[in-house]
Amino acid sequence: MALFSPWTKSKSSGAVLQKATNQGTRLFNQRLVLKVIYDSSPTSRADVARATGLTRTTVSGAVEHLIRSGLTEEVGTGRSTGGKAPILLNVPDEARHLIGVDVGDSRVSGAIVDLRGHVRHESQVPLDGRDGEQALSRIEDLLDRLVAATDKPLLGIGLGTPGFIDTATGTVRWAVNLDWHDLALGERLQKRYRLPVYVANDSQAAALAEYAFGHHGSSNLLVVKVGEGIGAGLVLDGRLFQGTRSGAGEIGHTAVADNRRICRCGRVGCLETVATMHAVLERARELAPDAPDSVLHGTTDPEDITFARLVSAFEAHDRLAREVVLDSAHHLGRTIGALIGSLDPSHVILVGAMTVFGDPWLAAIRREAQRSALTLLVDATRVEIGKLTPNIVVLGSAALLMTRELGLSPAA
Amino acid sequence: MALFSPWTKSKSSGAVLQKATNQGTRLFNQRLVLKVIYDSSPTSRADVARATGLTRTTVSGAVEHLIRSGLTEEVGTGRSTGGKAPILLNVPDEARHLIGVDVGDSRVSGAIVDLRGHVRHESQVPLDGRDGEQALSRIEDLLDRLVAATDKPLLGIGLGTPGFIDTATGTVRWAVNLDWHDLALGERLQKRYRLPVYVANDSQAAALAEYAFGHHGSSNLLVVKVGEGIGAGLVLDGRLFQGTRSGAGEIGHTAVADNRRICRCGRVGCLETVATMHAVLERARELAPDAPDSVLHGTTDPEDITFARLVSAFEAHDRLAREVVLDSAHHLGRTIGALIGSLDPSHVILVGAMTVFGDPWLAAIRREAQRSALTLLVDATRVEIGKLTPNIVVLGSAALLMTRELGLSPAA
DNA sequence: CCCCTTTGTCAAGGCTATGGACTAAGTCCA
DNA sequence: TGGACTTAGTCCATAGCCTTGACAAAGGGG
Repeated sequence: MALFSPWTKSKSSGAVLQKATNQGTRLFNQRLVLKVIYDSSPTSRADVARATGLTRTTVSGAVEHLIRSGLTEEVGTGRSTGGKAPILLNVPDEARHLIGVDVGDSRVSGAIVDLRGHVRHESQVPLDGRDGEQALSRIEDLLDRLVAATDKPLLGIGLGTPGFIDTATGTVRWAVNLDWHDLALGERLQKRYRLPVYVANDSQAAALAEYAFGHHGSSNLLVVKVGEGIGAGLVLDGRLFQGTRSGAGEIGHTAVADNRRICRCGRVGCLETVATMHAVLERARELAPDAPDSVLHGTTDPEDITFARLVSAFEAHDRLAREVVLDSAHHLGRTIGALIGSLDPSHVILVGAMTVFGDPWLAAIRREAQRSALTLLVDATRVEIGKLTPNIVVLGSAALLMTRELGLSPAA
Repeated sequence: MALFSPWTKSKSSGAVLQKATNQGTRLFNQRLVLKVIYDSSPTSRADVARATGLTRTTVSGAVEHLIRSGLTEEVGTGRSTGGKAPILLNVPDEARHLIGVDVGDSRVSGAIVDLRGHVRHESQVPLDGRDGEQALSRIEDLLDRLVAATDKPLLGIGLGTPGFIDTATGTVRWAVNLDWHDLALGERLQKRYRLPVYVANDSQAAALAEYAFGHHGSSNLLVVKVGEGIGAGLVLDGRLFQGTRSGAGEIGHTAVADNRRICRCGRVGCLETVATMHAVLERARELAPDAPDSVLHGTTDPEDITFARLVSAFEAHDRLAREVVLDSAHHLGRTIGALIGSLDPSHVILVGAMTVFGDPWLAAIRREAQRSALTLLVDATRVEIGKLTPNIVVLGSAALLMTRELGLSPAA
């Protein structure tokens, strides 16, 4: 009894191109009315009519349908401005439940989320290094639990996973860590749960989360996820951009450094060889023996220098830790500067584990970005650390689902 | 008697959001039918119905309207496949005339173009270093001549000009060379000629030209214009992307080099300091005195080394010329690699004066791009020199007009 | 020559938005 | 307190668009 159709239905029509119909008009206006109510609730039918240009009659019809489907409710009356007091309308937070899933490196996190991005229920399952069919099976276990834990109408499922993902077809083209190739993940889960399913790259999901729930008021933003790897999600003109082969935002392997480090992609000089958690840790381990003034100095086994220790040292203003981390930020800043010059976004949001290095790290990124692109553009672009952690991918997957299924993009 | 509305009309409605109406449905389907006929002409009403999913009845209605407006004509009958022979339909090349204008550094070029991108009439006017109101006046002179030279229904005017251009409002935000700031160029010309007017950045116009007339069969392509300056135009998912402040594609000022050259933007190390015509020429002049084996050696006045001489030397395999040009290509290749990694386009098309250096230059760009981003992506991306020169900006401006006004994007 | 297929048109019907009239329910002012 | 006025929401007739099914036109094939 979904209000709007998932991507599979579009295949049923033999025609390649999309035509317009009267029903399409109705659907469009219904989504429009829902969006206006959602964005400016509480509001009245008359206000919605003014905002959309539709007649009060048409709005009333759409609202009637929305109320029947539970997506809208009447919540008392508002103040009169000289005439009959308006009946206020609202989209109940829990009119639908959304399931969002974050397929991470070591575990799968999932949550039940409401239409405003509030997490209602959380659950996780470790991956224990499993991949292929076994990893998929664990994801299904998690989904089973989440579906069972829902007590509201379920809108569908959204997943964020590393790799090259074709969101239009729900296909995982290539996910190294999970050993998935051309896996029709969306179709498979849709058949199992009989719900709309959307799949996106994890960085892209993060971008959608910031777009939907970050309250940036922008329709052009880049989210750069820096942790074990580096990837970006691009929301351009209010739409997720994935590129021709789902590879948009794969900035981790941009050549930036003149070092000779071999990247997991097989080439040298990649951004990932200098700016990931692993990279800074390696660098610290390399330099520690020659840095007697550092708290990281004097360990016999390099493995003793953990990421947590590096963070502590950094926060204690340890010279070596600062140097290593800020040098990585330098390279990241140059790449981000190039991105700003190419795409002129209004926001660049940094997320991922490396954001623990906080303001000094951010400042170094900003400084170098400033040196790397037109001042006019860089100065006008807000480079910030995201505030949605650690659920950002879960929220983004849910946002993808909500946007595609209901046409809602909360903070656009 | 335009079939579809230009951007100004959208202001007349008080509502902010766009509603759907029955008339909107009709308009949409009419554009759809026109597009199908345009793309696969000659074709029949029945074929259009099959391609769109509309009924034959609806298609007939739309075609009737299109024939009345001259945008479609019946051109005989096709072969029967066992029943009545279909009446073939076509969009006449000259159903409308388009005016495209390229506001260059030293002159303004304009042309009358038909719906297939054939240039029917050309005209130019020198700028003689004029800017501001005087430059605008020259453009109007050119337009007056072009409008007078048209003998077919005129669809409108498209302009490509350097600078930051907001195409949505037809405003020139900032054009250094012409000394234009926040100039409502579109509005002004629209009032003067009472025709739809669209304005875009020149690199963006070039991108639209390649998209529309380049027959690449792609909806994600980047056009990089390398001449006096360096700029890119981005067509992403079939739409021109301009960024938040119309600054998307301003890659000329990406930091790439460790040199100390001061760029016109005030910073150092910009791509434009190493890869433009001016930059390679300067570099050749610098190195010539120390290169006795070069044909460029031994000139007393550096000014004697012209761009034309550099090109000759390059083509004659002069070592110095090769080194200078291919070194510039190296930096360009790295930037293009980064773009490919960020945006995963299917094509990167190089245009502008620097393309005279041809295949060796292109090969150097490709080689470095390959080293600068994921092999998977770079190998799948076609990096080529455009074939639409020298009219590419004129054609792109016309393509912008045609796309926005008729919904046609010829080679999508 | 007859049957079948395909094309294009026609008329009836269904769906959606619109516009004016109408009711309900407030404010404002005398 | 009451009447004029304003605003919200609904009702109903109408217009516009697409669809459905029927039908004529026109061609192929045995």
